[in-house]
Amino acid sequence: MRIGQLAQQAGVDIQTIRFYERQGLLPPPNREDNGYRTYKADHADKLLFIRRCRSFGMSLEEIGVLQSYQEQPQQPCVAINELLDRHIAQVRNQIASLQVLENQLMTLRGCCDNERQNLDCGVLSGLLGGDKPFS
Amino acid sequence: MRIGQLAQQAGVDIQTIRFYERQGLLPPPNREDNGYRTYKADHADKLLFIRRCRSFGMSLEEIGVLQSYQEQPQQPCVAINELLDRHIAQVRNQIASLQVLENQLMTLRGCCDNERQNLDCGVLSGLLGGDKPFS
DNA sequence: GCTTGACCCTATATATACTACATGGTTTTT
DNA sequence: AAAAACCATGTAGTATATATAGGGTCAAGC
Repeated sequence: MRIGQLAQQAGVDIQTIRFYERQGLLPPPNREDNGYRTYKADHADKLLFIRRCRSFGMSLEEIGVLQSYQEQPQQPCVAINELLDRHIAQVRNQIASLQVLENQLMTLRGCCDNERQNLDCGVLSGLLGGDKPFS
Repeated sequence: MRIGQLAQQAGVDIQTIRFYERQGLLPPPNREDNGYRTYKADHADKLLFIRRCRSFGMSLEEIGVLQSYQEQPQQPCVAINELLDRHIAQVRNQIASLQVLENQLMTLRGCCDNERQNLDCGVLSGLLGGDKPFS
């Protein structure tokens, strides 16, 4: 399988595959005489693993760590679960921060009725910080 | 006021101030004979405006747009409010995406009891995609 | 007068996860 | 044989800073 076929199969850009190879997440494939990369099913599996982890919001670094766990089948899987727990905690922190932010933005939004000049806009005043609507 | 003083006053890194200047968000200040930047209160105000917008999660590009509105005091402020509304919508989308992600991660987390070898880890299996726990 | 330390300058590299482009070689199709 | 499609490398761009290298300036103390 050449790179274009692998890319299409996995729904990934060709550049992305080469990028993962440079990052050490995909092992360097064999090359044809002309220098073209040739992939086997194993590469496709690894690529799908990466994409699946990415769809869960994991960083490439975290994915690399997971790969190293995969290569140690006998080790206890506590480390994997801890990695996932940390990731979940991180996602929850992000959500919480964004919810705080949303509230602040709503308060700010409530400072203007949309019918003024920029000079008197409550939103702009709020951003300028003269009269702070936030505690 | 020199750059270090401004930085301390605003709680910002010196590099960040120079960065904002390069990005066109802070006007180039006057220079002393030795080339040192000298700032006035106006610059401090503009810097605080930027930081306040940043704390609301706005991009530097959005901040630049807001600055241009500021310079047109007579214009109706609808545009400002629309910018804010778009930003709020974006934040809400982010929250929604992250909540979906959190649920998926929790489901994945439920696939393992933490007491196995990596080989049999339910989380790792889930990530490998053999048996899909997600609809 | 000279050193030390604090401050300032520019330019470049780093981080993330890709994407896009320039330039050129190879294969496949028409 | 020519054209389209594919592949290769290397570089640069995205966003928002932070960090580092290598150097100039200035005030105080010895």
